[in-house]
Amino acid sequence: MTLEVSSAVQDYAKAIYSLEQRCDGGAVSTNALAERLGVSAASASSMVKKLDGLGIVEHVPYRGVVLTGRGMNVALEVLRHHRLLERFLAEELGVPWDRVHDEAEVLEHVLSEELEELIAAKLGHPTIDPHGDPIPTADLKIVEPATVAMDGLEVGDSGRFVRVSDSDPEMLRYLGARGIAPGEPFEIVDKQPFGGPIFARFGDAGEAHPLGGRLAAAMRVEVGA
Amino acid sequence: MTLEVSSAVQDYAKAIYSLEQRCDGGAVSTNALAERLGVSAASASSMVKKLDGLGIVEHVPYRGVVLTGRGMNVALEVLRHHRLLERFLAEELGVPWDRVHDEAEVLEHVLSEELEELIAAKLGHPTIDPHGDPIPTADLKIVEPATVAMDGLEVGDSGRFVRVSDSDPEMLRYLGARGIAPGEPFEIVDKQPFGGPIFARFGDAGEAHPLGGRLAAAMRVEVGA
DNA sequence: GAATAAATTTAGCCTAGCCTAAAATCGTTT
DNA sequence: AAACGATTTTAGGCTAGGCTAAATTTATTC
Ligand SMILES: [Mn+2]
Ligand SMILES: [Mn+2]
Ligand SMILES: [Mn+2]
Ligand SMILES: [Mn+2]
Repeated sequence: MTLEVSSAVQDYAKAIYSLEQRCDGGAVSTNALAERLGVSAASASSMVKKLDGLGIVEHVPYRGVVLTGRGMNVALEVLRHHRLLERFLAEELGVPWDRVHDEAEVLEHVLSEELEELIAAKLGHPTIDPHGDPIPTADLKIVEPATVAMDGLEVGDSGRFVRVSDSDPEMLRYLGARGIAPGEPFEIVDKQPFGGPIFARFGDAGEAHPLGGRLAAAMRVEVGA
Repeated sequence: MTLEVSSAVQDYAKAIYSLEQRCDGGAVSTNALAERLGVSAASASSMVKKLDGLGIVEHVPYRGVVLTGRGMNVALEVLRHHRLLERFLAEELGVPWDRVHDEAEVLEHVLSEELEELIAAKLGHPTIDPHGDPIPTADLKIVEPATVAMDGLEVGDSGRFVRVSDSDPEMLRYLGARGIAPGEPFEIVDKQPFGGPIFARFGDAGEAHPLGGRLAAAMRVEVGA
């Protein structure tokens, strides 16, 4: 749709997009980018200079980068590939949801526009991936829903579990083994102090599941209702 | 299953395998390899030296290369990926048979063993791809059926059209538009002299199709019956 | 307003694969 | 046997994307 950029550039654009979402407000630091991508800060720095030259980012030396419109399109195109592929692998091929991410991470760079469209059509143009992440539309619009982390909730709060990071397979297996998946309504029934676990009851199931600190922090929810 | 080799090395192994099939008997020349892969002879030459170092080929300078056992495994592994993917794309996603090759050419290098197995299972462990090319088994055995080119046949000969090169989309579209696909029985009803077209009747259809020189040469058939 | 710690950039190096141009080798033909 | 043309290899370079180590800039703290 938009571009002719290498896999590396695509991954940088995607990482910058993701980091811009998190710490909203400002530019993405070279260090954060390097850590995210598992490369040295020096490598990220030199790549950032190239991305600026390509018109993917605006770079202010020592101050970080911001995606340009073009860069945003690159990121959203790859994100669409990634999330459609995750959904396709899970739904059509039965790949477990803790493994779809790594497969999609490489396939995303190699998916033609034609295949993208065929896959989207076959799946009925889905709007979220297996982890609850929104899939950008074919014309690269995306709605990032406002959510809060589950670990901030209190006893009595309820809502819907909508989304969880796709990059920690162990967490996903843990949740999967207990039948907890995005979309489930829940209610907080107990909470231990000092960063202890939070206890949530999902769906109409009887038992409450203890969710430890890191896990509850990774789970994003819609509150209310 | 076998290896950790780059996409480039995989494509070289595949090309050498294919060229060994053709001009049977001996080593594959640097020139043939270069032409096949669309690189300069110098590039092929230096890559050949590296392949020898990797144990993929046996290289006798100025004499050409032969695949080793390891090299054969690399080639067959990639060929299995390629052909399973072509079949998958055609069957599950409806990609037209003249376009599956180019898609598979990149996807083949990025398909995990897990995905390979899931795709094979979903398709019912097929033995041929959409062009009639045999798919190596999971343990990398392949049976290359003995076939002859259709342009060598004479009026009255009959048999089964089994295979056609997947790399010329235009030919494939031509055949596809006429409903001619591998598997069809046929009979030769006419043949023009001096490299002129050969006329074949396929299936139970009434009309005979004229098949020009290059096309008839690309179509491989089993004769008899 | 320095001194120091942290973040960032620069400098210099490496590997994979490609390229062109020049040299070397091979096979054939006189 | 020598010469010629074709094939193959070598020499030297280039780009992408990494790396480490050293400089530089920014932020913080006395
Ligand atoms: Mn990726
Ligand atoms: Mn996901
Ligand atoms: Mn390939
Ligand atoms: Mn094929």
